[in-house]
Amino acid sequence: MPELAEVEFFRKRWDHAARGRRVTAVRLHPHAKIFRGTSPSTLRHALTGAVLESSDAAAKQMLFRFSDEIWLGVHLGMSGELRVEPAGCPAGRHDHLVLDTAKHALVFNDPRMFGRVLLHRGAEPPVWWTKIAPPILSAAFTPAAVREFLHRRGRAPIKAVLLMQERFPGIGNWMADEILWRAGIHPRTAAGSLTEAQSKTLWREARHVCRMALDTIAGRGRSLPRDLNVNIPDTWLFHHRWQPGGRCPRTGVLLERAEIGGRTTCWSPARQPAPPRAPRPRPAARS
DNA sequence: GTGCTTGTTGGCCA
DNA sequence: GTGGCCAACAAGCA
Repeated sequence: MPELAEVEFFRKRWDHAARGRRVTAVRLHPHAKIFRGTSPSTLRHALTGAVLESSDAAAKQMLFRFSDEIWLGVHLGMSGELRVEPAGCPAGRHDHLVLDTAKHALVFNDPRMFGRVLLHRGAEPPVWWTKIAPPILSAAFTPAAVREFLHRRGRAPIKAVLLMQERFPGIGNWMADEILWRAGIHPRTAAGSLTEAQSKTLWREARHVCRMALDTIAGRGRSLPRDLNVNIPDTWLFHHRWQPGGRCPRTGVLLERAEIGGRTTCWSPARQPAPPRAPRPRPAARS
């Protein structure tokens, strides 16, 4: 589930509950694979007694900064989520990491275990964090940068290109479909075949969807919606894309679905005309 | 039982 | 070396 805005939502959840508070105990699932390279004992030793000082989200990653130059990176993978429970709440089956504070338990839950937790020590944030591409809502995300990237990834379907984190950090499957739907671009269109105007539209809609999603899903400023997706309007593709028989909220036309770029993709044929078929390769000239 | 799933990575091939 | 595609990772749900 977690894309840009959901990640920010989860970050705020932990941050609001525990910023300035000390971790009194660390509970780890004995068989969790989300810790990857970090040994559970190292994690427990580092975090016990540490105070959460600040946190940040970028793309689909989160970084929680603790006292004593300890950093906890979190990626939620496909099915991860962060919860806040009352202190001492027993861990559930897929609760892989629980950080107890005096008031709350911060829980990392992930049934499919594609998520990961990374520990870092140092005065500076880890390299993997600083290497994340500049945010889509930053000044560095320019129409020219998008244009250049589409050209470089010219033969790939635009849907697959939007999922590439090196240029579109934080965009996942539903946001990519939402952007293309708003831009009126068919997801199978070869990235390199987009016109200058389409490329500019894509840039604009990518920023628009990011801003809208962040405001709606994660809340503005310090505010935090009571749950994910409760505020998403019915006018977005989001609510219609998964149902068989779902209809385009703008045209009422039946939505189509297919696997494009290896992912289930939904589009509105009325708004997103299919690209012309690629020309057949010419037969070799006879000698 | 089958067929799906909102992410990432590494290997293979052109 | 670069780019594109695909399987694998794992568990739950319909």
